[in-house]
Amino acid sequence: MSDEPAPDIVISLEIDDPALADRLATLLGGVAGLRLAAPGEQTAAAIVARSRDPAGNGEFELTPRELDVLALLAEGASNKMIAQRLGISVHTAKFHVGSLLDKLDATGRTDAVAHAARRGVINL
Amino acid sequence: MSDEPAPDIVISLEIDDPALADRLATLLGGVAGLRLAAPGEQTAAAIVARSRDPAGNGEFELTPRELDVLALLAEGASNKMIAQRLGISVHTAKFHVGSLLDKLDATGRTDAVAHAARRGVINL
DNA sequence: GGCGAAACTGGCCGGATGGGCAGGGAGTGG
DNA sequence: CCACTCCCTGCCCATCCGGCCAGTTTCGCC
Repeated sequence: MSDEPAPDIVISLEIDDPALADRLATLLGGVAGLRLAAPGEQTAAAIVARSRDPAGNGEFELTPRELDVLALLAEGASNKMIAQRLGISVHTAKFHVGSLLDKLDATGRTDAVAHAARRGVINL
Repeated sequence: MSDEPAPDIVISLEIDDPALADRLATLLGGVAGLRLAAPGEQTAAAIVARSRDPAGNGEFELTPRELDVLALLAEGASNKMIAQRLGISVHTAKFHVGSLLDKLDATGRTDAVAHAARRGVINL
């Protein structure tokens, strides 16, 4: 591994918002092992805007707690794990999961994370 | 506003290639003013793969039948539904699901679809 | 022909899941 | 004060899930 040339990872910045793009360019410019791409250059990855669409997920009206549970659900956590991570009882975890299934119109926890991911409520 | 604490820019890492994702996570983890997103967290931007390796998902070597099961899994189908849709017995459906959990290194069906989606094996 | 991989089927069992019922406490706003 | 929502907890129960054991057939490859 010592012979690893460790070439810089080339990343292109594809952000519309000038302010955000500028901040990111400044931050990433000082990172060793990383380099911003010249125009037209082949890149390994790109940074794209993940702007919150105002009408995107606002319609779901998930409660803060439900968002917590949903995030853990997306990690494959069981009700028991959710309860431990959130410091609540398994009963309450099941309660929130049930509400999630209802609001997301899902048939099960797997369907719930699929729906949520599809609609951008969570990022896998 | 001048006393703005300059909140960290939250970025989600959405890279299929585990090696590249790991390198980026390491590099970006040490950048002040920047923070990688927790699962499900709202993010300002995302880092996505640019030039995808054509053999990107070839490493998983899922059998054709397993891909069938995986697709149904992503739709929240139960073992019984999978069996009906594929014209096989519930036992066989469970058999394929078990193989999927093993190959995808998942703890459950929900985790399996999350992993598969993250790595681009399936599109939600 | 032998051999491995893939696909398929069966039974069994502990634990997880989902849905139903009931309630209480905290906070907000009329 | 009362109504409302959110969050939390308890119990019961039918079903589902995941993992274990066992077996079969078909196919391609050496």
